[in-house]
Amino acid sequence: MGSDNALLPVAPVFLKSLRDHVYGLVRDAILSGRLKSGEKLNERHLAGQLGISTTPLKEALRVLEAEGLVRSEPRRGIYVTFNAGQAEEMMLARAALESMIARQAAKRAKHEDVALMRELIVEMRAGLETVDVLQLIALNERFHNVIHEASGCGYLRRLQGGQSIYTHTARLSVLSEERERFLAVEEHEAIANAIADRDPDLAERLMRDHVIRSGEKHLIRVSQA
Amino acid sequence: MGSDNALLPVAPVFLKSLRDHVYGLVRDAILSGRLKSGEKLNERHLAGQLGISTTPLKEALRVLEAEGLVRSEPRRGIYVTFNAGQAEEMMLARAALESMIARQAAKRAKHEDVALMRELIVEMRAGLETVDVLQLIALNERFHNVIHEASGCGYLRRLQGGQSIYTHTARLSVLSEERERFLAVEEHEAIANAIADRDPDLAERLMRDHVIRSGEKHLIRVSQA
DNA sequence: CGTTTTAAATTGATATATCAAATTTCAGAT
DNA sequence: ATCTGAAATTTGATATATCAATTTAAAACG
Repeated sequence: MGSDNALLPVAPVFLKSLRDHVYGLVRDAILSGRLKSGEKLNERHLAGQLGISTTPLKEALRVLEAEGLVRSEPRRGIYVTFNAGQAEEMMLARAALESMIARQAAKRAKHEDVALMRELIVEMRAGLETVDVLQLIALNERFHNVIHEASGCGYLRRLQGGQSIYTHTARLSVLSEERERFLAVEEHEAIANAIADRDPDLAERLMRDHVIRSGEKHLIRVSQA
Repeated sequence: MGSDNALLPVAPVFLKSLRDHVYGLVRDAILSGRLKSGEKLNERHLAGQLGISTTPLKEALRVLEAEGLVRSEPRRGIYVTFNAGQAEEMMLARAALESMIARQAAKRAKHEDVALMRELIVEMRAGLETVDVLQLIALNERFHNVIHEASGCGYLRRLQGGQSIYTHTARLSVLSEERERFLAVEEHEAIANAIADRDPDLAERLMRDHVIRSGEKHLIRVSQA
């Protein structure tokens, strides 16, 4: 017989439940503005429109309520709550959490983590010339992920992940600017150095400023659309 | 599966909706350790134990999952996810968010806000002598609330509120220490001054350090219990 | 007409029933 | 005994039904 770990279980990602799917649909509709702030969400109507029962929809709406994208008035209804102000606050939340993660990473990062970060920065710098924005997006994500892993903060990472409001197209749009690409790499390098130098205060501050600066740029793009 | 006496049936008199009530019960049971990390939560069993149907329970569990206190494996079950490490991360999340709120407050605070903060500090300082810990707790809360209001950050405030893991008894325990009361007032005053001086960087740093320092003290108490 | 009352319709909240994936049980084969 | 695999059981996921608060419509009254 083969070894026990020859085959790993199928990732549960492929078996997405109805409620998770619906959650994604509604969240997307809110963030993209197709469901506008203040709009009332009728459970029966929505469920019928989606071709499902109210049970998984209600669960999805609870999660959205916990995330602060809808507000539930008991026995009255559920209303969309999202506007430019909240988008900015979500960006600030991301900055706060991501910078706290960077702070922890600066305390706990191993040599391998630092090495990996530097590798990615070299790749980014090389990628500055090319116009393969998709690859830059992937590199950006990998860079942040290395810091997340190094921090060992699973909960903070999860919480931070919930503050993402930017679509793929928004990322594409922002990183297609030459200057933005340059700035991002510079900032990433400074953050990597701070972590390598075991300087939590600096890493935190640099990460906060990085997220806020690039976040504001994103918000401008989003509000224009 | 959860131990049979971890949760008692809901009282027949409920003010909020069943799901909100149940959410609070289960959350409390997890944070207080009556439901231990890794334990599986059987929906039918739990609902029966609480004397309710599975519908409101499922909604409550979704919210707890969104908050990261339980983890749901599709088609398999729901498991409690909470330990000392996560408690510390929640405290760090609170520090990150509360300090970001303080930063915004330092940018936006009105004269009245500053005046109110200073009033509260005077009251706190006077209260240092007395042993009315309950009043100090109330003053503490009011102080933080003034900053929240001044910041104008409703979303951040909400998110921050979800990171609270301390029970009333934990607060009581910590603030009954003379030295802790003194430190808290000193730190609050420094924060108020930073906000009054329109110094976002300082306000942010002082608030972060304040939350982390007093949080660590809380965590020690909690882990001892 | 405008205001108040009351009845009907709507709808969120909850309960129950059904479905299907996952686990467990256990007979039969090796 | 150990392994295999099919049947029974459990249980999360979903659908449907019921209940009760709220809103809307309509009727009654001034």
